Amino acid sequence: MFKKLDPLLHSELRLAVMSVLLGLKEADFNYIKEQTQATAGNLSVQLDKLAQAGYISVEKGFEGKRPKTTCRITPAGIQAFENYVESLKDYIKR
Amino acid sequence: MFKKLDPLLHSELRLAVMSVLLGLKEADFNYIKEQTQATAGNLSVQLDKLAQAGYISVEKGFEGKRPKTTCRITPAGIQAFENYVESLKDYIKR
DNA sequence: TAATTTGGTTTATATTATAAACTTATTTAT
DNA sequence: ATAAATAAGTTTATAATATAAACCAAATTA
Repeated sequence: MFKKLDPLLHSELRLAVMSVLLGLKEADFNYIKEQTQATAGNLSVQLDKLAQAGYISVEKGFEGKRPKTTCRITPAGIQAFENYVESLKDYIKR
Repeated sequence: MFKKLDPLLHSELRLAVMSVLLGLKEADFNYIKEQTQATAGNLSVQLDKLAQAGYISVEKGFEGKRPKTTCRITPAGIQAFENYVESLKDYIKR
């Protein structure tokens, strides 16, 4: 009846992160932070979890002398997101 | 950008409960338990939270000699559910 | 009358989410 | 030159949540 919701995606911030990344080829830490209105600490933790799950890739580099963290959604991430949305329909369809 | 998701509804079990109740005039504890595949303890706790929030009403009565808990969604609950679904669209629309 | 079932509630634990505090390096101002 | 402020995150501590296990009372069945 009700499909299980992927707990990694059923989180307000992580879902917002995935939503931001879906629309884009890549996005850096601060852009995601602005779009999601997250605190840096919270975002850092949640990006780690998404990366651990293989839903995003995180690349740490530099822009000039400043560190720059760039994130991309992976094919597995896209698939997981689609599954999540599909599962959600059980809950919200009328 | 991303609307805040009502934390009372952004919970797998509570959302499933609301989803069940939306389709029905009323439902008793065990029916909801079956539909959602929840344990009794978990369901009891989550029904309390929904009732505290005024999203459902819970009526404890008897059927014959056996206790029977009947739940109904309230107008506030319907409104909250609709708001939640509307907010979700920010996150899942492509 | 002892064991089992029904219909739950309460309590304890594990997991999560989140913010606050901290770190390291870079600019900017004095 | 050096002190203060800013940038870009990470780590750690705390609060909130979800969940199952343990429990309880009444009714039914063996």
